[in-house]
Formats: sequence, C-alpha cells, structure tokens
Amino acid sequence: MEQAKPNPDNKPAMDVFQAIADPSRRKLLEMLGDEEMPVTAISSHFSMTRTAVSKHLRILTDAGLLTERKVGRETRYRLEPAPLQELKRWLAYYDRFWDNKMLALQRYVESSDDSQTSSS
Amino acid sequence: MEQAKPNPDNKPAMDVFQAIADPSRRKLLEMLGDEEMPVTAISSHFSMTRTAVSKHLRILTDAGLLTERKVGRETRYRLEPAPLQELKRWLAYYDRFWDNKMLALQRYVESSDDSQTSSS
DNA sequence: TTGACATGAAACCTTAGGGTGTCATATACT
DNA sequence: AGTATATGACACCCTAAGGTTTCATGTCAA
Repeated sequence: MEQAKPNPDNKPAMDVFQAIADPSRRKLLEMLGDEEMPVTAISSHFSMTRTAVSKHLRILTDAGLLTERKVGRETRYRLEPAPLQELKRWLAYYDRFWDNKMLALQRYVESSDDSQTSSS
Repeated sequence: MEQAKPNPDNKPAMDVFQAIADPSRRKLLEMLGDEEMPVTAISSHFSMTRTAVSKHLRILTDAGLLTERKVGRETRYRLEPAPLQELKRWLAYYDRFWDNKMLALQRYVESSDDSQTSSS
C-alpha cells in the first residue's frame, strides 16, 4: 500500500468530472479563461461568500483545472485547460453512438483544425 | 391520466454534468452502450447492492442518458447518448484554450497593461 | 394458485459537499 | 509602527448523495 499522500500538483487529487459537476465551478472556469484574477475580484461576481468561492477555487486547482500564482498579497487564478482533455477523451468514446454521419464530418473538421500552428 | 408532471422526458431533471460525476454511473454508461441490460444483470458487475445500482440508473435516466424499457418482469436499460452533446458543446468552448499559441499572445498583451503594475 | 424471480419504493444511516462566520497571517499603504 | 487589504485555515451547519435493508408489486413458471 502506498499512501504517503502523494499529491505533487501533477496527479489531480480531485476528479475532473466531479470538479465540473458544480455550476458555480463551471462559471469560475469560464470566468478565468480569459484572464487571471484574484480571489476578491472573482467573488464579486458571485452571491456566495469569498470563503466559499475560495473553496471552489481550491477544488478546481486540485483538479488541475486552475493554476494559482501569488502576486503580492493576492492570489491570482487562471484556467489550466489541460485536464479537460480527459473529458474530451471520455466523450470521444461515445462518438460512435451519435449519429454516424454527423460524426464523420465532425471528426474531419476536428482533425483539420487541430494539426496546424506549429510556429513561433 | 397525465398529471402534468413537469418532467416530460425531454427536459432532464438531472444535470448531465452531475450525472456523470459519479464513477459508478460512468461505468454504467459504458456498460450500457453496447447492449440493453436488465437491472440484475447490470448489478452483478458491481459490488454495491442492486437497489443502489437501481438508484444510479434512475439518476442517469432522469438526466436523459438512459432509456428504460420494460420487457416482461424486467426493466432493460440502454444508453441514450444525446445529452452528452451538451457536454461536448461545453467542452468545445474551451477548445480555443487547448491550442494556446494564440492564448499565449493574448496573455502577453493583457499582462502589459495590468499585471506588472507593481514596481519594486 | 403457489412460489420464485425482477424490480421499484420507502425508511433509514452516514458522509461528503456547499455554505457561513471568525480568526490568523502576510502584504501593502501612510 | 500601525492600519487596511487579501487570503487561507478552522470550526460549524445543514442538506444532498450514496449506500443498505426491508417491503410491496408485478410477472413468469409449475
């Protein structure tokens, strides 16, 4: 048995599926996609308390969906979209169950816009 | 008699995000993708009781992810992948962040007017 | 009809989860 | 130094969620 609390930022302690289950957390992700924000600024967009928001931020961070960066006395959070890939992979499994015609087109589109931009 | 139960199969009572948050339920979806199955057969693959499995099935059904069909004395469940589209749409929003050459540029622009304001 | 099987419903238990308020600490401002 | 700001850590609360057991109902097989 290896317990030893192995949670070195890399292996999410929190399941992504569970992390995005809460509407508030999805709103947070959406909000933090465009720009990095400190906790107080973030929580001004919610009706719940700052502490509650902070907890959600923690959960998302534990899931690897946010990165935190201390700037002076504030902690700024930003979207880290990588773990969403797991979701995407999970969803991809069910592609075959959708309408197959649409699926074929969809894959085609995805594959063609995913392989470029290899500069700078 | 139709008693106007405000949940006519179409508008899920249960959020898809929440429905898939539970690992057991994801396993159920996976299991019921290939073939329709009755409850007892399904629950034989789980360590929890049949009743517990039944509850999960109910939740998934309420989320529109499963359809149930009575055959004799058994109720067979089958995957209904349609609601997963909502997930896919949600994920699609974050596509722009995955390939983030463009995002890096964006951040650079943003940071030049905001985040470096603190001078030593 | 009687009995076995399949399942949902109801009552209940326990824990996790989302929320609040208070406090401690670190940084910034003057 | 002294105060205000930003935030995380705690200690709690309350409800929802996952789980179990028991019971009722419906269907199949003799």
